[in-house]
Amino acid sequence: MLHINKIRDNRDSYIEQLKIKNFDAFTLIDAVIFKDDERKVTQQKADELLSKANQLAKQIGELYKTGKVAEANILKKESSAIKESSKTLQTKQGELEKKIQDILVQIPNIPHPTVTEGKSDADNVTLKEVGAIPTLMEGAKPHWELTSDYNLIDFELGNKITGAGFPVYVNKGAKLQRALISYFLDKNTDAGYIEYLPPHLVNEASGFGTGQLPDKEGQMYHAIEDDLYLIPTAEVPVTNFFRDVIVKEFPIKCTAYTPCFRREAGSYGKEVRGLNRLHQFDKVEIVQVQHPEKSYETLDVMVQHVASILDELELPYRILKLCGGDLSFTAALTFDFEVYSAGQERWLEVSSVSNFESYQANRLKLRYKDDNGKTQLCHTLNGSALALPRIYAALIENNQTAKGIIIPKALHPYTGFDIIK
RNA sequence: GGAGAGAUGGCAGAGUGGUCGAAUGCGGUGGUCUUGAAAACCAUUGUACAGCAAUGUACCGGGGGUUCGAAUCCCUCUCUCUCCGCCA
Repeated sequence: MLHINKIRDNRDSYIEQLKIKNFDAFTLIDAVIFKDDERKVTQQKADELLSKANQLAKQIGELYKTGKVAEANILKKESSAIKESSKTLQTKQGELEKKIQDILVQIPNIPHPTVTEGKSDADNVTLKEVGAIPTLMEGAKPHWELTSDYNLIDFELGNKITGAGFPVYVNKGAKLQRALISYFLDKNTDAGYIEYLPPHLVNEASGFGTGQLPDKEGQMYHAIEDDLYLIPTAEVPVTNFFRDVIVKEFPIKCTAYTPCFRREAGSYGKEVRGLNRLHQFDKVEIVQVQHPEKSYETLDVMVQHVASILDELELPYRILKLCGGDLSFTAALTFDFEVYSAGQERWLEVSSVSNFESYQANRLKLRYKDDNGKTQLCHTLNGSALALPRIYAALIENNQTAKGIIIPKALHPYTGFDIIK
């Protein structure tokens, strides 16, 4: 959520910059400024009346103390009248505030100046490509066949007990999954991130804090009985740790492994086959809270960090800078990582590293005190380091050999085996 | 699930109708003292909105009500704690 004062100060440039996101903000921005003007006037009037009422109440108290009941009664009447009109104004003010809020949540974050125009993911800019595309042996298979051949993942069993998109990992397939989680967490904690293991269900306030609610309500599983939401990413619980917090020291660095639950309503077909898109998947997330002046520097460091993990896993990958059209509602700048999946001969997104600037912080009321002692909004950033299923898919596809699936060296200490036969 | 207690500033904790944005202690910040530090002493120390400012308004878990006036009384919701039950 953008801050109303910033919208006021930057009206024209915001409208211009949001065009990069293919978003026509003209109507909303003018509406919100108009409503805010109205709000200010209303508040001024209401405050004035309330001030008068407070004074009268004090006088009445004095009069009672000195036994001047008759005079007090006259003032009482006056006070009642004031109270009535102030109440009307306060109601109006409340309605205006709600309306302003309603509009504000509809305006996306302002893209960073370096974000280029574009309609869809086709227009993203490839910044760099690392590692050679592997040439596989004759008869190489996509992962959904490999997982079956080597008995690593039982999709059918998942179907039986839950439904499509809920795989069951088996034997070495399960061990590999666990190894990846541990490996990622260790890489992150080695880089100074504090490890957390948060709840996998959150309340409504948390869903709102990171922007899933009210806009993306349909994406989350909702446990209606208890009014709790299954998290679609660790970003939700972890970022909400800092809701209503005034931070003392930067940066705050967190990492967390969680399963992620996504309804993905309306997805089907080849694109979502096997591990490509799931309703439940595992992900290790990194989150940082940073001083506004340092957040872009931090974004680069986070990108480097994710790249270093992929280097170590010996997976060919590319880094994309998202164009305006593909940038998420809340992000100002995002870099995507895609690994090459040789069995499917396509690139798969495995990480998305973003700077949200103060967009989330404004909703969260996540602030710090500047040198003048004034409270200011922090910047928040997050990224996957990393999302498991597609890494898993690329790993087994790219490393399939006639002898079996070769496990990269970096994982040996975690798996305890170096090949799956 | 049953019974009871509670929710106050960064923390602890007082406050049952007016002079309470809120005692006191701890913590934080600034200063005095000191070669330096500690101790001691003094001062200061919540957030948001409106305003150039002075200042005003709102907030004592959330919402509503009574009253001229509510942290304080009433209703309601949420959460926490204790005991019992159940249980990994």
